Amino acid sequence: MDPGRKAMIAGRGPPARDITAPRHDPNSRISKPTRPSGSGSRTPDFRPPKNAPTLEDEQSRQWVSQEDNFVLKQAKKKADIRVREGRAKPIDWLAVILRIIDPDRDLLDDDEEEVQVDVVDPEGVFEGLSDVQLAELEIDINSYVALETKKRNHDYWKTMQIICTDRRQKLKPLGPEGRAVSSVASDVDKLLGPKTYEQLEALEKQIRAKLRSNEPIDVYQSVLDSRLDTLRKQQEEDASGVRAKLQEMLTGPTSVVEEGSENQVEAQNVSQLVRRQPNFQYSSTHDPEPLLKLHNEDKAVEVVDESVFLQKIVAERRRVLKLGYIPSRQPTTEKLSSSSTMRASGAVASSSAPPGTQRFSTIVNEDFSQATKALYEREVARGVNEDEEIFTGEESVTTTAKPQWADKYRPRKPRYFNRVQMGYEWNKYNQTHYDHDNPPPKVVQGYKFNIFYPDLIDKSKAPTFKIIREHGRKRGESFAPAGEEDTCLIRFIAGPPYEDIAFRIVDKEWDYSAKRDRGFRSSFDKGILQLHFQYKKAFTRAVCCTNFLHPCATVNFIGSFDTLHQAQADQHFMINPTAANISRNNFGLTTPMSAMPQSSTPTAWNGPNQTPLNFDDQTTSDYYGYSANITSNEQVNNFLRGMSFSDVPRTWTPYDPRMLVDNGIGAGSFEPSAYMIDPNKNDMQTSVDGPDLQFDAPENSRGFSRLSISRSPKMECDALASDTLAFSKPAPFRLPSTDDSDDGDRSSREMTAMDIDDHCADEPYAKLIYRALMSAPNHSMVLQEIYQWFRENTVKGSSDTKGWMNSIRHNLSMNAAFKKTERKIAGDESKKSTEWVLEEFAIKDGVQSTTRHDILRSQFSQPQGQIAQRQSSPLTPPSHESMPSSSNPYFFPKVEQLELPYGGPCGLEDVQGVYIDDSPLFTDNHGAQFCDGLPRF
DNA sequence: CTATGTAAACAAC
DNA sequence: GTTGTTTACATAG
Repeated sequence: MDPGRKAMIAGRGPPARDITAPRHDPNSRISKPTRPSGSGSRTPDFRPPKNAPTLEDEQSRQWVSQEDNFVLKQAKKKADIRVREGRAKPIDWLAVILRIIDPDRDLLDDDEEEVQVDVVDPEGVFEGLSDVQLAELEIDINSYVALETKKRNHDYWKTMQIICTDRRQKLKPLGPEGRAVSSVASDVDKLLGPKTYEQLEALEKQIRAKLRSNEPIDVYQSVLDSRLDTLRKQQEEDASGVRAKLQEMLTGPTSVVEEGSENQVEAQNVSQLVRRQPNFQYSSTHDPEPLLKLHNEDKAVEVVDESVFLQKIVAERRRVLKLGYIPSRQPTTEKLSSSSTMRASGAVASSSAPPGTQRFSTIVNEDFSQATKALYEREVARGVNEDEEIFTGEESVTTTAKPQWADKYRPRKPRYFNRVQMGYEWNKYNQTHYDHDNPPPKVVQGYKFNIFYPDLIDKSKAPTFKIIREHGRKRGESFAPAGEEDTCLIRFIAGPPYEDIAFRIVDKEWDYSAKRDRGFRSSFDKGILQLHFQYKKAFTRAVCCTNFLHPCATVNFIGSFDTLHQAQADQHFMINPTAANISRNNFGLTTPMSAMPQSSTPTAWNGPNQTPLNFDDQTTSDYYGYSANITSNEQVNNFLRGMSFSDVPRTWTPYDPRMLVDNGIGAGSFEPSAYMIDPNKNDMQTSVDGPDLQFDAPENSRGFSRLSISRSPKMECDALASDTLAFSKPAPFRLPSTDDSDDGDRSSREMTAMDIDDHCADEPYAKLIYRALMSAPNHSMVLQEIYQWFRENTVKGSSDTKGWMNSIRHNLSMNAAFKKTERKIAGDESKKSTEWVLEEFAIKDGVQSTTRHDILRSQFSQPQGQIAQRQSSPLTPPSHESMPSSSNPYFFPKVEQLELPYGGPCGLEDVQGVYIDDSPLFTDNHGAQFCDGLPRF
């Protein structure tokens, strides 16, 4: 309930401030430094309530009616959805029918596609309902009566009420008096009985007026009639189509059954109907497969006695005769919306059947499982594309016990038709070693699972699947040796009568983006579970080739570690086996690295202490020297901004762009990101022992301008080096921390086909905004551009609700990483645009969380007198006590930040791995690893 | 408790 | 109506 209404009920005005809630404190407000004080800041609202008491009642009424209206709208929408999904209850049909026949419904309101219903007579809905169902329906109708405000609709529901009561009366056995009560009469009694004479008189006037008017007495009759007419015609056409087809099949193209004869057949006279069937000679060709063997799918089908079956047919026929058209199989048992089934199977038929007979299957084959079967066949007929193969990697499922329902339904495996998509990966390595005539081995790029559950008992419950990783491996971790891929099991769980089914697939990060070409799909429709996904493409973001480097040097990578976080998936170093000493530690990676050798024999990367290979072992000269490739899925440009090399005499020289190649797909748009070393020059000025090393970047390499190398005096502190540094704990996948380590399935994350989107949507707003801004020129965007980026690149942004926009604004406001700047639009000085730009520190180091109320609390609860530790906040760039705004955790002066005293007693708490600035990024924990002094070249 | 998401009030435009 | 700021609260771990 909305707060307004709640308050109204409680006898108050609009929501008042909760006195138990934290109070406004103008002094404690968090604000960002860039904003002029005063503007935009709020003062507590001490104004008297806006509403004069006289207005209150009127407003209350409005709230109530608005809420009721909302409830009503929602109810109607839900009804629509249920009808469309084949889960409709009788009340839903009534609601949907009303929507269709309501001549002045709000067309603008119909944002959703109109439900295709072929039942247009609300009375038909009541057909065949039991007393219990009717009772339920009555309750539902009553709530509509209560909610509906429009007169006409209200009347409709009133009428339905009466019909419903009438039906129930009729179902009841005759009372002891043996007198059949005319329920309508009693309704009339009820209606008129309590009225006074005056009221009756008024009513009479109304009725007379109504009779005099030209308006049809039954407002719906005309609409109904026209729809019925269309429907009947259509069904007649269908029927004659079927008849023609049958004739052709059975006796050739001569007419046997006379026109119209069927119409005279009385419903009860089934035997007559049977007799009228044309005679024909049986031939085995008519029945090539006598169904002696039950189809797997049919084994659980209900067994019906012949007489019962005939009775059912008679009842059905009666109903058809009464209604004048063939009702769809709603509303009770067959849950599937037959119209959609019919359309779907019709489409199947149309591909092969001669024109005019398309409807054949639609009428004869209304059966759900038939339709699903047809879809299965269509899927099979569709075959595989050039880059696809049929995938049957079915694994035995380790089922603990027989399912509980095993005695009720015969357990069976679902049928499936799966494809695996294969393709070439034109990464640097493959580009070097293969060409299009002589391509590299194909790798798995994605899968298309189509699993068929035509006879699912509970059709309203979509099957689910889960990913099972074995041997305690977690998401993002890799146990596979170099050059091989990890696999996992994907297990589909549906419920009775289906057993689980599992397949072994490659375990890489999925690309959930609903972008046109990536084709992510997860749906359950018409009994078919479809799960189509591709893996994220690996982009080689940085290829650092350092020829002429001493073989034992340690290479430190400098980059945006936050970006690294986002670079999830299979981050690994593909390193030349000769590059033995790439310091893993300093990169803060926890993912196992693997080596990608140039030669055909993979060599595992054993970490920094691996013995370097001798250069003489090199057989090719392609990568003579050291190289390190870092692959990531993300197209983040300044993923890696540099490398540093310890313990070798060196000169930094601009990196040779020819050595840097890849963006993973062969296009050469790669930004230079490292320098190489010329060992022949020994420049002591840049000796590694110098405290901080900074240099100016060449103009053409914008990533370099922020490159810095230095030694950290503080990094020896274990606590800092391990946990407090954001980048020291990269999450290989941005996965929910739900831990799916475990051999079995218990803790594996389970997903329904529906909640996948959520699952992949868990990258925080702050990081997404960061990515958005990073992708923009000048790291700057206006709000609308950010929105657009979200729409194009995130699941959040594809949501219909506006909440995500709110959250974006919230994040922009709250996060010190984002700075609002006013920019004049060229040409029109009067117009300004507000742009959001990334702060320098954020560009380098990424962003952290948004809302940090704890900051304030901890700050103000500091014991007085004591020198308070500065607040640790990922958002808080280091601030200084002496700074004028040290009370403001978001405030930090840009100039001073370069001179922060890291040596101080509490100097490092502030950085929290975020504000790294030009201060020490790495320490060389592993010490020097010289072999014998000089490089062997 | 932390990190994050979400809703919403409110001001300013 | 949009944009920006802030508060409050929810939720998962």
